[in-house]
Amino acid sequence: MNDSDAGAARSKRADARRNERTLLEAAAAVFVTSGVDAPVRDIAARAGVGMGTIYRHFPTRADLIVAVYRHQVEACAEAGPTLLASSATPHAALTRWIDLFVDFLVTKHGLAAVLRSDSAGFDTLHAYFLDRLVPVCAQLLDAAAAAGEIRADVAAYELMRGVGNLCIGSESDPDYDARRLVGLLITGLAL
Amino acid sequence: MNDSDAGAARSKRADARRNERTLLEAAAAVFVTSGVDAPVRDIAARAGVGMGTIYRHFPTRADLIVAVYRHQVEACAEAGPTLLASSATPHAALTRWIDLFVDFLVTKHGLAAVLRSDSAGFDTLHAYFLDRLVPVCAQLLDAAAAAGEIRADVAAYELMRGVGNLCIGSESDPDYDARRLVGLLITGLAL
DNA sequence: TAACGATACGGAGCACTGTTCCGTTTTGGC
DNA sequence: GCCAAAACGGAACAGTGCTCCGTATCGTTA
Repeated sequence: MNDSDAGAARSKRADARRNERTLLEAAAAVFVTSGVDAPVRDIAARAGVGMGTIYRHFPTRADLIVAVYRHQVEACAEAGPTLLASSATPHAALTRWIDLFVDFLVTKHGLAAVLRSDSAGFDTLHAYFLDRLVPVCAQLLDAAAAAGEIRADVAAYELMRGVGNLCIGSESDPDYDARRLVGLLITGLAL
Repeated sequence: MNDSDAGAARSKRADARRNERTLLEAAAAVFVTSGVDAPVRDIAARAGVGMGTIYRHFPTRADLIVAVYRHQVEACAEAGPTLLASSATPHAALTRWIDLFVDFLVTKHGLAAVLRSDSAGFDTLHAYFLDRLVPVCAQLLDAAAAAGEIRADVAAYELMRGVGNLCIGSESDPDYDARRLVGLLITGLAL
């Protein structure tokens, strides 16, 4: 789908493929220590490449973030149907799935903060996360609504945005527990 | 409390007082059109003053934001006890007060986004809003808890942060309604 | 294997923003 | 009117995103 996808790059030159891997690893490392807002120069330096190279492979920061976390987002998306099948009730599945999502967000320094749609230049990130996860969330939501466990008037998109927003800053403030508030939100969903 | 408080400036020179007023008005105008993240230069230009002047009066952007919105924050804080006295139940008062707070946030382009504690340099803003509003929220929360209407294990600070976070980006996305989600959160608070 | 076009690289440089610093101007008391 | 203190203005510096183009590398073809 995106030519920065490392796997599909048979047509690229060997050095290009190598650099892409290096860049991905460097970015992942820098994101852990400095958050996803780390200066592009830092990532380039860590990978031992120039500025041009990083921008050629990942035109926007969002592309880089997407590439780094793609695996985890996929795993989260795939967990949806699995949970639905293995949980006692759709509501339980929804709760667990949201937990998964929240865990993912709060362990990625600053990631939740760039998920919001308004921050300029992050359309790609917003689009990818939401395109991938909203349908999964909708499936869980529909199942729970069909089972009469929750109200049916909240859209998956809105819920995901809300959960994402609640996760902002929760990694840097010991007095703010995003998990608890998200739990409250889900409780509020119940009929 | 803060020497950038326009009212208390009998000791300042006349031009300084005049510039402070001008700056406040310019900032308020620019905040409306460009949000609270507007370039400092824009505000200075709008006010017809130099960069030095704006920084002398308001050492950080947070000081300026606080000064601009102080009146509204005070009004919101004072509405707490009033609502508690005039509402049928503490829970109703809490709901209405939160509505007030949400209205305030979503109509100020980008304000909610800088309320989070992590964004560097906004400690003053974070501190002011929270110092002023958390006690009010706590009073409402305590009253509702004492009346047995809500659970008692959620701190006012946490709730305010959560509500603030939920308001992020709601002014720029027609598919995201912060009010509805905040409503859900408050619903989740009920026993 | 040598040459050559396509591909990719590196990093200087530009644009934009926050912030500081200091020479100049204005103010207000004498 | 004079002068010291107060305040002003904006140039200059620093950090960051992003572009551009001369150079280096790759891989294919003869």
